[in-house]
Amino acid sequence: MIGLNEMQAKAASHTDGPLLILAGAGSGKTRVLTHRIANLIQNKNIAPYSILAITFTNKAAQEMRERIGTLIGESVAKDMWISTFHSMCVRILRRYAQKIGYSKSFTIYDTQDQKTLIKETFKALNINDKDYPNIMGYISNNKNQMILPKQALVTDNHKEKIMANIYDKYQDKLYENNAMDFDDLLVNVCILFSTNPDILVYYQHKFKYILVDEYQDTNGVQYELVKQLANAHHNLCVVGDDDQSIYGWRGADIRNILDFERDFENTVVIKLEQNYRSTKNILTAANKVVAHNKGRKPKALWTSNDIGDNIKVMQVKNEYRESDAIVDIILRNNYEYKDCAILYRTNAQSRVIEEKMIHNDIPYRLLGGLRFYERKEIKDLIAYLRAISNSQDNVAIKRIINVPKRGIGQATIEKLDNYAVNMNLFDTINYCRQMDILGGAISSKIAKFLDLIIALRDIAKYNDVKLLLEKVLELTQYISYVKITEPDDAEDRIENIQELISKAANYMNTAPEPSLDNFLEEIALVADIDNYDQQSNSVVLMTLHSAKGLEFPVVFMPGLEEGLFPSYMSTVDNGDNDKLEEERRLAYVGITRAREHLYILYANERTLYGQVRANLRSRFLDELPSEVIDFEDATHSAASSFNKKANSFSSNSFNKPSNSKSTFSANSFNAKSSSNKSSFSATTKTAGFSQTNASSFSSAINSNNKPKSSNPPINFSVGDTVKHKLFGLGKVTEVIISTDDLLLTVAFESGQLKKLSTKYAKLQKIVSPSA
DNA sequence: TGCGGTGGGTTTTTT
DNA sequence: ACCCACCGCA
Repeated sequence: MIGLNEMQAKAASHTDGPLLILAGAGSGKTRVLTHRIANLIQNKNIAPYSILAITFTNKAAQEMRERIGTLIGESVAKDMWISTFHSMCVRILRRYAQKIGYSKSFTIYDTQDQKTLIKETFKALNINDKDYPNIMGYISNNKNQMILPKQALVTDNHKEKIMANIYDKYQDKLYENNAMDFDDLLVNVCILFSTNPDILVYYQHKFKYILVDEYQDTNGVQYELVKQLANAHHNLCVVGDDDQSIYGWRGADIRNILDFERDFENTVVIKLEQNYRSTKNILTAANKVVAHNKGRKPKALWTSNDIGDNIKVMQVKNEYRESDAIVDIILRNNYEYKDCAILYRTNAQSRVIEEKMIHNDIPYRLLGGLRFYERKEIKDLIAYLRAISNSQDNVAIKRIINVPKRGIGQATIEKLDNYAVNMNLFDTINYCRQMDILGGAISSKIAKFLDLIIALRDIAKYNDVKLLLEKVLELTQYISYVKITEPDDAEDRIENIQELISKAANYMNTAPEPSLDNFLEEIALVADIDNYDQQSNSVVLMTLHSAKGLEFPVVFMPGLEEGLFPSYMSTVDNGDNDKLEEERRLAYVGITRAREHLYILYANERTLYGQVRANLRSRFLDELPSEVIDFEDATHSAASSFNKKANSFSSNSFNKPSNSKSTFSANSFNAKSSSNKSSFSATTKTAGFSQTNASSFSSAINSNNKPKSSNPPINFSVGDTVKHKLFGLGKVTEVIISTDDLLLTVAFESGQLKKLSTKYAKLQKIVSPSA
């Protein structure tokens, strides 16, 4: 096969029987998978609809479909099932939900909804929730291992028995609400298959060839599903890398890949060990680190790429200097923003980095943290849609029954709840109104709410999702509610609402069969990473977990400190080293994301959980081979001065850091975009101002690197017309000269007034009045 | 019912 | 340091 190496070609041309592809990082597995599918369709005459490919994210699914599309034609590729486990299960369940007692408009509950429902469960059982802090994990673990409530109840352990009771009751409540949590989607398909063997047989015969990507991250239910589906044809191809198994905490079972050969007879094993991604130095470092793990299949990843630069390890004073250093490196080396990724262990680390990005006018995108669909205003509106779509969704109804305020308080809701023994809340409300059970005043308020929902349901019958949303806003006066209750955040929240509407519009234009249920489903199953647009020219910030499957020319890994990375959680229990080894794999994943340049940083002290702590450097650093490392002690570099100055601009309404309490506007994700084409992709944000003191430039580093090309000194004067690639055209209204920089105030045509440093902001002079 | 203040608990990763 | 639940008051 063209463009494939021997092993890749072997894997791609394999057809029948179980196949295990052990694909090292950057070994071109997606290429292999796509070629394999193309081969099945073109040369083996396999119908596209009999192929099932399971990926880890929707984004990966989409990409695979596109790549296969370019190989064999889009119209052919579209008939294949390429999706995540969760999407696949929803697709099956929408068709057969009735068989397991659900209606096909069932709702998918996210983590927040789960929490709400579990809280209710505690209340119903009269148990103090504080005594069972880890109940969510308990329930999820059970589901991941296919342990149903009735089975969990069989235990002598008192505490476990109570937890099983909560699990049981919680499950009942989900059922009453016609709702499923994430794990249920998988479990319920298993239940469907075991109670309806004919349906299983149907899918077994439908899917003649099954492929599973990222197999090392599958959990017990997923294993079970795959095994059952593949049981008729045994044409199961799994791809994975035990060294990249990083979801053990979520129930992923590394044994699934380690024991594959044992579980599936006559397995052919193919190893892809040539890395096409990284330089020799980067690969050497990655190999050395992961070699410290005991529980792994031996392998030797190699590359014929150049040796490349050494890996730079930098010691800095604290997290602020760390961010300075990153910014400095990006600017000095003139790296393209889109080539750079900053990968960290915890989301909390993003904030300081974001601040520096903003201060230095570097466009960035942030993945993770508070997701778009988890924001209050978005959840509220979605709750309306859910209440319209699924009348049994009590969690949704309770969320909005008094939002905006309708004078229906906690007391009333409890009263209703008490009536609702065998009835859902909606029917109870209806009943109470008819029977005039509640007091007159309350009764009329409840009646109004009921009429609202009924009216909206009627609208939903004849209109699309976008219009429905607009009607919800109109009839609830939600916008003015936001303005009144949260004047400070109203602007951001309204922007988010508009974004939601444009997403709905986009959905209506692109979905093959648009419907309210389907829209809600898409919303429930999107991950941040799914919206990550690699084309936009901005630095990307994300966790190491989110970075799985991606690659970047330049990678920064800040926070390589004991307690942070590896997380202290992984070092506490000494029973086994499983958790620590998973952290090490995470380090391996991080290192292998880099193509050409890798920068690893650690700070002497860092504010963590509210306290300044001095952490030791991460043990993983000591596992790096010294011959490929350039170490730099930047501990004593001068503090930069722009922190304080920058703060004086912080009332600027544009771009506050994401974790700030007052706003989420800079949680760069989706907040600003409103065009329908790009509305499903992340939005680039830039800073509202730049640093005011150029001397901070060299603050964090005593680097030997000379900037490849610094911006040529252009003279700007008041009255000049300038162009900025993000803000557009503007007029210079003020010029401040510092030692080696010009600081301009520019009034842009968009109305924005910005302070920009000519050194960093790429400003183009268009017209000079004196010329 | 709605508010503001306080005190206690939590702080890894996410489909 | 931040979040959230709870309490007391208007």
